[in-house]
Amino acid sequence: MSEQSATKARLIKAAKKEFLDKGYEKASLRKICADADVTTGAMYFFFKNKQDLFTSVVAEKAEHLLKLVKRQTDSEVNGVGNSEEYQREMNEYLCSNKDEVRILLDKSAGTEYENFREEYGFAVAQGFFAFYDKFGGTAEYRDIMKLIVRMRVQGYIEMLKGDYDMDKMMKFSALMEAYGDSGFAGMMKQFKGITEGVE
Amino acid sequence: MSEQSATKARLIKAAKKEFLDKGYEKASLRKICADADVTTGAMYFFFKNKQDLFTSVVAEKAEHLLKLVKRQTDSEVNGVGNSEEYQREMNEYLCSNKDEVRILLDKSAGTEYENFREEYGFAVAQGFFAFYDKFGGTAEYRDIMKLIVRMRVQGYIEMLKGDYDMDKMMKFSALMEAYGDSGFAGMMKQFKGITEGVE
Amino acid sequence: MSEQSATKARLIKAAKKEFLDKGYEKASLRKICADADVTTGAMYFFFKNKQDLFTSVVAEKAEHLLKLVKRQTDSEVNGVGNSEEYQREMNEYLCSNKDEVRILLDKSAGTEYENFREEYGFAVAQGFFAFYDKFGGTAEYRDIMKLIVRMRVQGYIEMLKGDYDMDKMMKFSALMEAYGDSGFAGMMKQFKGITEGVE
Amino acid sequence: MSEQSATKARLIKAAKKEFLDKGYEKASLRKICADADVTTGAMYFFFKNKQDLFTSVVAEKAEHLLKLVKRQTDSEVNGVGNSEEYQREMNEYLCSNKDEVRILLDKSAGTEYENFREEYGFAVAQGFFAFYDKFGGTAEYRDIMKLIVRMRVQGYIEMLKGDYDMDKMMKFSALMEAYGDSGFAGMMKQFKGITEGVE
DNA sequence: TATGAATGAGATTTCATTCAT
DNA sequence: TATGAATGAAATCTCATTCAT
Repeated sequence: MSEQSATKARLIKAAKKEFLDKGYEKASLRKICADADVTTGAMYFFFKNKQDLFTSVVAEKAEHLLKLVKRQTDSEVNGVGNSEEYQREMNEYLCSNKDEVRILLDKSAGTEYENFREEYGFAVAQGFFAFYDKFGGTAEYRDIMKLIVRMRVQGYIEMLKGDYDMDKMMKFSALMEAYGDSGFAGMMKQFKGITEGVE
Repeated sequence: MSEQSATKARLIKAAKKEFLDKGYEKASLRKICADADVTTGAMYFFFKNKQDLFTSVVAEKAEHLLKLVKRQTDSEVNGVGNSEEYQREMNEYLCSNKDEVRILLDKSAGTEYENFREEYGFAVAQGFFAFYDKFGGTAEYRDIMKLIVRMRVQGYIEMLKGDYDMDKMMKFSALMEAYGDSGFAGMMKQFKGITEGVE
Repeated sequence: MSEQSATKARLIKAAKKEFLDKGYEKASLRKICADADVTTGAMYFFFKNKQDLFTSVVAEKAEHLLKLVKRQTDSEVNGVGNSEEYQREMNEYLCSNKDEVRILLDKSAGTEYENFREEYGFAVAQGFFAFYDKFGGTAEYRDIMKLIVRMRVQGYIEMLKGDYDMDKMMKFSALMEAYGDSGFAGMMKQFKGITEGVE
Repeated sequence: MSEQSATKARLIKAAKKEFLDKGYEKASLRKICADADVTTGAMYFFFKNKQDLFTSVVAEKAEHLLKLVKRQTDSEVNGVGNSEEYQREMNEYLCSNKDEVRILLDKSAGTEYENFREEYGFAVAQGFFAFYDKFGGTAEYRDIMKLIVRMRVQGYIEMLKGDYDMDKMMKFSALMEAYGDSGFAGMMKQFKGITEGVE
């Protein structure tokens, strides 16, 4: 989006690959620079340090992604806009930015984004929760919710790892939604049973 | 179980902590030795190398865990033994060996156990699959299955991260089972719809 | 020959000394760096690793040396060019590159040049063999030939160790040639006696 | 010869192999102990240190070898005893103690025996020199003598490396003697020419 | 903008040797 | 005699970062 020198672009491209391969902490700046055919000195002109380079790779996508999630959540909760259309847009975005999203969700340990996964999961879960917060009071409920949400985020990650095309991703995310919805319903039945002593 | 010198025990304890904190690759032998108050030379008396130390931390648990999973799977598939009792034993084992299991499932990249997660997931999925392999032929089915299984393994990991007591874990694993079963059923309904063009 | 930074030159000089003193495997990079007044980190800026440093010390000389030997051999075998002049040039080269040649012939165990001694000996022996291959068929002959050639290479090494000037080296190599030629002739007489049962 | 515990014998055997493989300096006491199935502590009961272990491997043979050489030299110089018979005995000894002799001549750098090669060469050369010391006064002569002697020692080393049987060794040493004698004579002719300005 | 050079700490691993028991 | 444990220094190599030009 922002104008970049060719050098900077090459660095970001090489960094993306390296972060995806090894994760932030194991990634080697040397290798990134070598791959980008740029001296380390030059790299430090464009980026303050390793963290800054990482941020440059993912920042825009992170922001945009959260925006999309929130819009969709809003839509589900308040019935504003076309929820299905939003889901499609989200999938499109995931699909065209697989690498960055995978980095954010699975390769960001040690960075300022290491909680992105949690944040994203929380946002995704909002719509979800809206219907069930009658149980929300108990700590137990919150714990099991976290668990479920994290599983679902893992589902997204696995989907991205799969490197599927748009069609497959739409299909899979629909299946995952079905899985999540039915699963949640089934679980809640049992949860009520457990917590209320009712069958 | 096996008798150990105090030093070796201290090393294993420190290693467990460090591997859990940073993962195998980022873990520092220096730090482990310092924490255990042992010189690096002494460490190399007890362990052949970093990998060997890692193995010493997790090997027994890994073996035992796979045995438990397989027994349970067998029980579910062939109706041998008391499946619920087995689940309880498994949970007990997970509960008393949280650290090692989390290391195995989430911190073993770069070691000979880096595929443990997959292996474990596969074993867990066996019982599961038994009922549904009529769809097994399509690549799509296999892909979505992998996805689901990995989500479930992530569920276990999250449960272990939670540091819950035995009671909670029993409750949560029951809920997760309910979630998984209902979810799977719901998803399959849609899957048939998608793949067979039937509603 | 190629332009080098002062640091790199200092490293190569220190390395040459250390390799000559201790041989490749026992040579200490620490000591080389200390002698060159360079941090190990800096050393790794210029050289990929210990082997690369070694190669940088000897590569050019190794290549040139083999070229000279082959030219001389050709000259002896095919009568092309002035063989004596070639010998003089060879000696001159040996004389001005004593250290590197000694390293190549006697201190390169563990490196990619560890067979240089054999290769060099083989090349030297070519001219030699041309006249005597009528005996070449027997395994015994080949064994004794190897032995003789290795002795001669050792002669070169000892000459280099002696740190003689050009004049001495020319004289010595002439003497060694006389020694080798007469010796070989004398030996062959006996060899025929032994192998053919003739006196 | 001296009585040894089985342990000590095992250590010496393992040490011999390791020294032969890697040379004194690169040899690993750990490996020797492991191969001998002996703890390092036990090893240090039998041997003061690495050097002492080395000495225990080679001392007797070194002494005996020098004795044999000196006897032979005496015989050649003073005509005492049967020189040929002595040569045979020497070869027999070399043949039955190949490993130790090779260690002494080629793998002893860094030990108290590192000059054995020189010493041995000098002893071998004595008989040799007796006939030619009319030239002995010049430094040049001494230098070329050293060179020749070292070549011959190298010849022995190569013969030992060859792992030949007694028969072959007798044959080869006879050939080497013929080579040396004829070679020396031929060289001396030229040497006189060079040094006396006579043709 | 960019280079090339350098730093210094840290990584894992191996070593000969010592020592209490 | 022998063991098991421990030491501490040294080995090669990698790292993110800095800086003068």
